[in-house]
Amino acid sequence: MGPTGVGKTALSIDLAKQIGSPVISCDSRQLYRELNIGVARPSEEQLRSVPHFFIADRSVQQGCSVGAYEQEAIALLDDLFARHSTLLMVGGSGLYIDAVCYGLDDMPATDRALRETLMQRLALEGVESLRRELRALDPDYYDAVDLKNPRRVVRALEVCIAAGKPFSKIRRNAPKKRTFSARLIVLTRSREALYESINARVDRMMAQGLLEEARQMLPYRCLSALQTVGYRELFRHFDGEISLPQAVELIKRNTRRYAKRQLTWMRRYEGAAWVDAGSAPGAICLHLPASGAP
RNA sequence: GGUACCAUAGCUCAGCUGGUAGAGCAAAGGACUGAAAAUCCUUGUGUCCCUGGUUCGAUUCCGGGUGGUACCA
Repeated sequence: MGPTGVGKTALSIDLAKQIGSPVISCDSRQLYRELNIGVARPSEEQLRSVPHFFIADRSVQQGCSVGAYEQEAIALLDDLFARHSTLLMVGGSGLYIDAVCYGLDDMPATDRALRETLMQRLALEGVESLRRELRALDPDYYDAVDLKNPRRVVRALEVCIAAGKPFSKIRRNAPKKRTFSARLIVLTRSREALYESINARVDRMMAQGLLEEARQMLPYRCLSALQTVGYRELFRHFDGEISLPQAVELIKRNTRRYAKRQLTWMRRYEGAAWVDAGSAPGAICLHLPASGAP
């Protein structure tokens, strides 16, 4: 894992070849076949050189959720471990990494209509009204949540209502037993070098045709898959709200901020090995166990 | 060469008549259980260009440097 733009893709191909593993992607945006340039999907050549999973295998309209990803990924791993002792998973989506390594608590299915109702109430009545309801339905979680974050409040309410019991009784934070052990490696670079790499990559994306790719996505702009850096800013440009150069600057800034958030997330993995992206790939491989033991 | 104006945070700038400074942006730190490239919280970053002088006290007033900009030659 590592922040966006640190160089995970190129390294993952090398490592996968060395250990004879496919690349299992753990990226919440590269899942979609319509998103290519803007999400820095591996090149056709890279995809051909090693088998990949979870890359461009569904549509933005179908969507995905961490829960669905967890199930699919675990099923895939069970299958692959029959033939491989060690597998390589690569990506920067922190919650997805958690889902695979530790599992998410089983939650009831919630329907779209319920969320839409709650979102409408949020817009009409404000968070305060939803907070009051949450306090009534789940006082424990009410004390623990970030009450200023409407997403958290809405989701908790949604689960409370769908399950008919408090969200905090379901969200146990209980790690699931896995049949494998995970070894976490965080690829990193100096902040300065990382930001330079990000800025340069955004320019490259624009040169490759990100503008057109985003234009194709305009009809789908409301889908969660399109709540993505690189697309949202260009949608604003299409709306006439900001100029193209402004949009490009915002894409750079928002990508930098995203990378920073990823690093914050990754710092909490105790025991993860932090490896400078400048190091030779071989140096990382030397420390990988041949047997797949922890 | 002359004249005028300017020099304060990484950037753009504010700072009334003297009491060592504050906005926006950028940035930094943090949170996170099915929207997570999402969403949310917190925080400042200082030889006030240098040097003399006046003053109890100068970022502020005065002189001289240096650098920049504009205009005139």
